[in-house]
Amino acid sequence: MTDDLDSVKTTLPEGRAYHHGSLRSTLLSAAEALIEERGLDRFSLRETARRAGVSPAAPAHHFGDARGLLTAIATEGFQALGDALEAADVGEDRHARVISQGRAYVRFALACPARFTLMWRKAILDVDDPAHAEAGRRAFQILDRAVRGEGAERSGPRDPALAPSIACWSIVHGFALLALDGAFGSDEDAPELAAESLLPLVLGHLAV
Amino acid sequence: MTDDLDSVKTTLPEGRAYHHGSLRSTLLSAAEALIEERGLDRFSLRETARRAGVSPAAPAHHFGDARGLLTAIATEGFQALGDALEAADVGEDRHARVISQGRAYVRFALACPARFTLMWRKAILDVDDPAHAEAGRRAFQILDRAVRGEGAERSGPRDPALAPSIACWSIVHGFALLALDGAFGSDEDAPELAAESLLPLVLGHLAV
DNA sequence: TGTACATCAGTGAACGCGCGTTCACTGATGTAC
DNA sequence: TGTACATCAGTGAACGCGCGTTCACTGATGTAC
Repeated sequence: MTDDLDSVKTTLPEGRAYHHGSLRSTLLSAAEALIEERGLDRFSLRETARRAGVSPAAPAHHFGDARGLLTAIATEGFQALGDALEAADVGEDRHARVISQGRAYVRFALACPARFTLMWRKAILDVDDPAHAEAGRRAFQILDRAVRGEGAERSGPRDPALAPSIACWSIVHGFALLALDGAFGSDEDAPELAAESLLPLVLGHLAV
Repeated sequence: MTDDLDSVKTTLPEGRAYHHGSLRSTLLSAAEALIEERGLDRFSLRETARRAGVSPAAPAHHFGDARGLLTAIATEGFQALGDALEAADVGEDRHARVISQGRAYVRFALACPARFTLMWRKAILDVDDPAHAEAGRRAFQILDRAVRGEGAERSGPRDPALAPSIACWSIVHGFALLALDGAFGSDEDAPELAAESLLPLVLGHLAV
């Protein structure tokens, strides 16, 4: 976390500390870098440990198993998404705020595609993890508040009153994934170009 | 394909034909069943061969490698999606036809979740396969024709004129994936319930 | 109609690989007294 | 302030696993003559 921890490390012959000091966050960073680089399907716990300069058994102390590490990344991802939506919650009226959040959503997805994809790959995550569930709930709520107003109550996951918020979430979610999947061109920067040129027009077809 | 082929098979001691006769389609079915059952992340070529009652080397004769088999499934998926959209292209006016296709899109995704997910998992597919690309193109075109009319020209993947069609595709694509990812409840039938109760309302927020 | 032969579609054993996790261990930390 | 000791956070070797693919092979097919 902080650099003060470094001063606590005991230096070994090879210049490495036995107790790492911030291995948890180092592993998270290494794993994120790994999946962005190789793709989610070629993630491996051993390679993550290798990149963190640590033995293959070390991650177990912090995350239990591979699923635990990936769930931690996804949770941080939802928290970051919530922060991004909150930061984008600006504009003169409700409509402007919603559009602004929608653009932030797509920008978030395109910035770290593998992390964004991971956040939705429930099969390899521990979906019962409470922190993970809460982070996802919060992110949706931020958009929902912009769409339906502060006072809106939420009764359940299929409450019909949520329809406008779900429409908004769906359209940006779908657009982001289509862009990442090469639907708007398969060049390196096609997703960004699509987000720039197409997304504003697409959001214009959203009636909220 | 047809049962006539069975009469051609030569029966071996164990009652099996040496030349299978329709191994290609048998492998495709076995693989689809496998991914629906186990999830895409636990697909394996060996297990597919095992289920088809054939040696692990046999699939190579039809698909080259694992990627080839998965690409074939995805291609068939896009063809089936195109057919489903075409069949749903009914209604009194343009708007009704678009809504009808949108519901068909979501229904298609929920019917075979793993296959639908595979269709978009470009990292494990051969995206340069021409049949695959063409099947995807055709499916989009069917929706695009309903949205923009028969005469609409398409110049490129980021043509601004495509915006209304992309808005429509995005919203149903996003909705389907959110439903499958448990955003509307994690019970077995939550996706279907959401598609029934929420999707019509959500589509009401689409201005096309 | 028969036959030689190239081609096709399978077999099954074997290869090497990287993986996640377990295990007994040890060095470092921090707390109770 | 010192010391004993429980706990924590690492090591690195080893485990067994299932995988995709390759290989030399063989049985079946179908075609040219």
